[in-house]
Amino acid sequence: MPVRGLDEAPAPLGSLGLEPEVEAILAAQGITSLYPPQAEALPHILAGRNLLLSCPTASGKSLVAYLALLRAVRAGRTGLYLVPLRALGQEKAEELGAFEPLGVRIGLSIGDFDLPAEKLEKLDLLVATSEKADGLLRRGSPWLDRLGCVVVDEVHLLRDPERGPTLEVTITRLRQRHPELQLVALSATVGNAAELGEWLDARRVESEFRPVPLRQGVYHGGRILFSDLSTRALAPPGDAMPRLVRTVIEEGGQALVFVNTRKGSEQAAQLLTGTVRPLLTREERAGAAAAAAELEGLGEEETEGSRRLAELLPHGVAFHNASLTNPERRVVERAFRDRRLKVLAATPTLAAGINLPARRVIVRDTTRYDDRLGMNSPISAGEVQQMCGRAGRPRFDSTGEAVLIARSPEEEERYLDQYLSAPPEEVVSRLAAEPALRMHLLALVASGDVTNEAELERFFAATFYGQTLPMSELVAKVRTVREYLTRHGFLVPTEELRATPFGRLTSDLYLDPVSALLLREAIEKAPLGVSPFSLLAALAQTPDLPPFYLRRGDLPHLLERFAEEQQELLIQPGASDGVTEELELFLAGLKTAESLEQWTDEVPVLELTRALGIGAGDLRSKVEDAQWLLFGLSRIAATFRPALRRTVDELALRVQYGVRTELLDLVRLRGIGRVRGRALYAAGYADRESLRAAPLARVAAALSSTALAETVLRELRPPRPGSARASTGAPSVPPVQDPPAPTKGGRDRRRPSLEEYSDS
DNA sequence: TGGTTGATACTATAGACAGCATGTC
DNA sequence: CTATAGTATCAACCA
Repeated sequence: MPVRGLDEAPAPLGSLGLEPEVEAILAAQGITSLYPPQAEALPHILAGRNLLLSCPTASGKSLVAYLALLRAVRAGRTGLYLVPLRALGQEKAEELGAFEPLGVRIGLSIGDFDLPAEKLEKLDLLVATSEKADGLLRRGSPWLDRLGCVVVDEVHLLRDPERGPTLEVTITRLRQRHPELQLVALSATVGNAAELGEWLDARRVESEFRPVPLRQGVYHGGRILFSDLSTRALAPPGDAMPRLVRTVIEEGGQALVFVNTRKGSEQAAQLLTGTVRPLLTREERAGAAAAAAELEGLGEEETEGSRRLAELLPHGVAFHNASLTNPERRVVERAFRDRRLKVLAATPTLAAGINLPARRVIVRDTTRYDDRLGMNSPISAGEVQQMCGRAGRPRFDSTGEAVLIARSPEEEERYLDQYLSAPPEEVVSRLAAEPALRMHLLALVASGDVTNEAELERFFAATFYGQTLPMSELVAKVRTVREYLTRHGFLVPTEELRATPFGRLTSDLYLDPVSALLLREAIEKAPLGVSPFSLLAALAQTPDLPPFYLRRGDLPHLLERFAEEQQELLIQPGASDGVTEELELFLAGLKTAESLEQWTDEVPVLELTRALGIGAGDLRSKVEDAQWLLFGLSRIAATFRPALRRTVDELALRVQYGVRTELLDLVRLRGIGRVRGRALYAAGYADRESLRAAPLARVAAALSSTALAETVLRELRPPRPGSARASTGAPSVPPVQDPPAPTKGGRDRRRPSLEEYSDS
């Protein structure tokens, strides 16, 4: 049963004009009535009108969106759900899965989990990141032809300087392509909803409603001062954090602690073990220990994060940040959701990401290091609100508490004013950023949607930027960018706007033109026997592969390597005296290339990450980036340097699996990654062919697992010809993915129970 | 001489999208 | 511009 606000009456479901089948599915999730904002939004949805729904997080916005999408499907159209984060996409796709009994076919299109075109064609609903949707538009995907409804989740992210422009362009393009489209935009509370609603030509529903009421306050000197000026004393003993944590656990709740560094998240977790452990019941202790055991069952190569988590989890405490691997994060998230964990100390990963609320949110830090400034600076009120918004767990908490920790009376007052009473932020367009314009101008032209100056103007006039800001700055930037694209061979130098083949390729590959240019230069220049390192170093000079952070201590070694390899480098740094900022950036690229080189040399993850001072999650994401760029490089090589294409493809595979060349054959086996592949190789099995006749016992010995050996051999020796694949998943053998291919992090595709749906 | 203590300097700092082709209990 | 915690370095000091 959804918990509702105390003073607002829910609207019973029966009278709202929903189809009985839909109502039945909702009822099965325990949804028998709608929250006030949902009820207010529904008539607009059912009338096919555009809608901007701005409410706090977790106030049931998604449900409204789902109903809009269903309506489109019922009318024989398709629906698109745009999300800003992959993890969010998975969450939404799983939730939408509840409607599959209605015959609705749902798919997910995100970077590391995509569908082949034939399957896409059959889908009624697609959940996609805005970049993926942009990609569909660029390629003129026929799936879009029947589009009837688009949901834009977290539309306030239009103000994100990096990815906001993509969202803005995607929305504008979708609307131009489908004038009859129903647009449903979901947003946090924003200062200028009216302006945004006007651009979207949408009715507005704004509300502060929360299913679980939220109290926000500042902790100082043993008590919380709430924004309504009431106070609450917390029983001693203990410093701020332990006390806030202890008291909420004693009342049966959980705590989410937000900190500003990764290290801080680990330390906070460590610090709180002493507070939490004594408060656990025997069952809880067992559950927490089981979570620790899950980490081992992940089948991942050993990581630092896994070790530290394993130490913390039995105490009912964990940390969560981007240095963790995706499967590791999932274990932590699940344990917290199951309430086996009492406290989670997290960096902002969790604030913007998936829905993981707790009764009490503790905001420990209100500043964060800013690289450009070289020091800490205060985080925005919006960001603090976002963290606070995670307080209050439906079904388990009657109210949520968000508490900032102040270190002085002055700070207490400042937090109250600056953060808790701050007006919501305004959404502004960031479209005039040159890197964004480079990509999108090229895409507009390459897709043929814009063929001349007039159409270009019409397009930009239709954007949020065009609707809200003076066009002069944008026009000037567009001119600069157009010149750049023409000068470097992306656009044909004529009056009409037309892309060259290279321009189209760049757009299709979703590359930043600057990257495409560097890659082209590198591959054209490369000798036949070009080394993997040289190719990786070229990738790492590209804006699409941001380098690892450069530490002082890295400098001597990198300068040495630079001197060694200078002749071989395909992209050279600009000439300069001494170690300038520019050279440092270049060296950071070398460091990144070197880490990828070691990955492909089978250096153990644990060793590699320690040497670089990074997390396994960072390595994974860098590997993913590199893999994607190598695919692009391969396509560019196909045009400009066919002789090197195979070299690039081989490197791409090596990067994908993290192996030397000789393991490339073995690693194609299901369940065999870099570690097991090497073990088989060392046992004398150099390829799949040599394994085929191998005795089970020896393979089992090499893999230290009979079950796994059976699976592997079964794949090689299909019992019935032609059904090799079908037979690999015999019920007696659990699927073991180790180590998983880097991009596929072994995500959890289990169908969630209905109970889990009703959580959001 | 060897070891401890303490002042001082140094170091590092959140997050995460994209191509393509495919698959389980 | 509005930082801070952890660690490495080194000199002063003590037994």
